[in-house]
Amino acid sequence: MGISDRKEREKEELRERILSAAKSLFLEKGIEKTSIRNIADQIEYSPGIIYHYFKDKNEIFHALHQGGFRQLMDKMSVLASVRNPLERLKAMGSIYVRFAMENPDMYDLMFIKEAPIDHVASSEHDDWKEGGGTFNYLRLTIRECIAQGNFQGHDEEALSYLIWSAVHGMVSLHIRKRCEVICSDRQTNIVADGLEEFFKMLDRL
Amino acid sequence: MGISDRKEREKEELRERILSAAKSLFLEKGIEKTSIRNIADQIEYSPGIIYHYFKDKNEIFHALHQGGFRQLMDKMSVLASVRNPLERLKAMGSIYVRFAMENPDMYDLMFIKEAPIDHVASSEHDDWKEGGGTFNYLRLTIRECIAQGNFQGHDEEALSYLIWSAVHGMVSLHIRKRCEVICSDRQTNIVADGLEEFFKMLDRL
DNA sequence: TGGATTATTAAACACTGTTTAATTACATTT
DNA sequence: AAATGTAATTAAACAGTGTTTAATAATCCA
Repeated sequence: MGISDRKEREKEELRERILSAAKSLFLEKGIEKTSIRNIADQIEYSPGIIYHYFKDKNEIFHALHQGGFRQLMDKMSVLASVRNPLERLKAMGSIYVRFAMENPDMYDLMFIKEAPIDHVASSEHDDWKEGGGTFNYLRLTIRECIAQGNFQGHDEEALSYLIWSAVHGMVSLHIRKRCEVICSDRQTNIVADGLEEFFKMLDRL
Repeated sequence: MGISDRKEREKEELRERILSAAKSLFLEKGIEKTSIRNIADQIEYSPGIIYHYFKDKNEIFHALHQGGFRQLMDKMSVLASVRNPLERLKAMGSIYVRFAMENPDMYDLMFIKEAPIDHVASSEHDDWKEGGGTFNYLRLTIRECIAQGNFQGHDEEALSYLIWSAVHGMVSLHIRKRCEVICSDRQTNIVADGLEEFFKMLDRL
């Protein structure tokens, strides 16, 4: 049936249009100030239509947040060329931080906001598989480091979490504007400086 | 004038009643789901009255968030008895993490949410002095550690930020439910385990 | 062309933060 | 004790929100 195929395509197309309208509005105004009516205006449909494509507002932002993980995973792909696991681990940190600084709103959505994760919790698949992929890559890299003799006496799982937490902490304090306590002439570069400091720590471990 | 004194007291009392109603509602329902009308209902006044005591909703939650910093600062006071700066630094981390785990909503308000900090930005005093006090204490402790020979080759300001970030990262990933990527049998204790791992790192630095 | 199905909308519901003008309460002065 | 002025308090409105419902428009199939 070619006709139902076309219908399927058209349906998918509108879904995509909703998503891209939501994304552009979200990036310029934030999640809270992007309303269903805003999105409907942008795509020139009535607000009600959106509920035929998404269960609720959270589901829209959960879909965007999935796209963010694809984006991040993509940036991580260059790491395959880095042989030394410790070097790869540091490169991973740099990529992670750069992604967060260049896409602060997307990072916020992926790792800070409660909205998309609430949707995960209330849906059938209770595992947060989007984040799981990148974390697993981190864990494997750290495993290689340990196998190579680094991080002696450390626990793989807890160390992975700690390392993730350190970079997440730095970028999230910055994104959520808690860095004003830092010495004013250091503020502009504090995230990069903090990361450097972290690399020094990892080297001496 | 005893009468205007009493009026002053009554005004202050109502302000306090608004604040405590806001706090209890906030702690059980979260900031977004606590409405001005909810607060007004609780204190048995009309919604409009609240605007004679607070400029807007953000100002209410900024006041609560200030209370949180007093609470945290208070818990930190036991640190005065710890002589060794490295031990004091670690004890500080423990207190910080415990505070966050025991008062997750208050921690969220203080270090994660954008609402109260938006109020700071839009008010006359653009410095975030509530957070500044505790951070300064961290900085001084680290300065002592460096003076004692610890953390050689590290920069005081950047290291302070990194250490804060590490603990903030761990608790905020937990509070915002991003820990589901962690091996399921490790999840319940992951924050404590991560902190232990961090202490090991600091010891070997 | 008629009937069934689907897509789309308008309208309503129950909320939200905030502002306005009107009202009540009360201390002070006549 | 009555009138006045001031401060506290409220009711009502405004413009917005997410979401659901029933009605309408468009489309496909027999």
